Amino acid sequence: MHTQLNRRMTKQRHIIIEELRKVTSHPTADQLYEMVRKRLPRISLSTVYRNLETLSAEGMILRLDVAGAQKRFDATVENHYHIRCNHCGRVDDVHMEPINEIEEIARRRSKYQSVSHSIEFSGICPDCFGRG
Amino acid sequence: MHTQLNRRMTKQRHIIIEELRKVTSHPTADQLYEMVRKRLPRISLSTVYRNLETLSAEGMILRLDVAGAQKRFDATVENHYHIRCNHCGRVDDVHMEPINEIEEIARRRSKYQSVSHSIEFSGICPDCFGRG
DNA sequence: ATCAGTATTGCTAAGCGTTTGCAATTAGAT
DNA sequence: ATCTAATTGCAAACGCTTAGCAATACTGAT
Ligand SMILES: [Mn+2]
Ligand SMILES: [Mn+2]
Ligand SMILES: [Zn+2]
Ligand SMILES: [Zn+2]
Repeated sequence: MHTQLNRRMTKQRHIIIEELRKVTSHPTADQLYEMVRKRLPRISLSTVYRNLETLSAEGMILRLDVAGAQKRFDATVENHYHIRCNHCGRVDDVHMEPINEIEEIARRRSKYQSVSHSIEFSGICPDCFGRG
Repeated sequence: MHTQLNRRMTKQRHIIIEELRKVTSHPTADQLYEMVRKRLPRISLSTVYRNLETLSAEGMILRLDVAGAQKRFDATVENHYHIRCNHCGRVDDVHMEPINEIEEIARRRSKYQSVSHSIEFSGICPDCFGRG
């Protein structure tokens, strides 16, 4: 049996999803707020936060918990890695197969159960090492 | 030529390092504050934060920027991975060799330079799946 | 041992990203 | 068209961390 969710498709929610799907830039909540605001000037930042939260909880979108930085959001829900620029902070996809073997190693070494992993790459993006 | 640092060894700084070295629990700033407070009741939380910041900047200790959670600190500065319990939040070491090969893969796929990586494992710790 | 100069402290207030409480609104089922 | 619970906008609160500042106390030089 499946828990009833009773979700409604408000215009706010609809446009938030739509705007997120337009970009590959992994925007933060407030960046997305500015994008959405162009089409819905009266939307509140809380509404953006709330929807990003519920949508990611449902698996409709992906929430990236970047270490020591703002959360970012991603319309691509397939499991993939990211790389962050140490200079300008932008986040890009890294197209490589997830290395799930390490989870088994970690499970044995740590005695933890249900081990999962996340990798965060960082470096200098092409734009930043061009301009110094 | 080496930049002059002019660091002083205050009793606060000394005891912060000492208390951090006593544990393997990767305490947060406020947890360490409570530990230090037993020996220096008049120390302020700011002082703990400031020292953890400067000590980690110097490489004396390690700052763990946990995704979506409080920063944690580690007296073991050698590069190693960590695993976090999804249930109680505790952080343990994972003793395995760093897999630096993935950085080269990420570099090629992403076009970023000076690529580094961090892995964060998560799961259920032995204490939690016992009582879970 | 004393001194001077500045790194560091404790206190407090501010910062930042995010969450929450609540009355008003509205989607969507009947 | 009516009803009701989900959702909204606004504002205020939140949790963690940083910053401003006058008072203190290391430390290298005298
Ligand atoms: Mn992505
Ligand atoms: Mn460790
Ligand atoms: Zn960049
Ligand atoms: Zn646990």
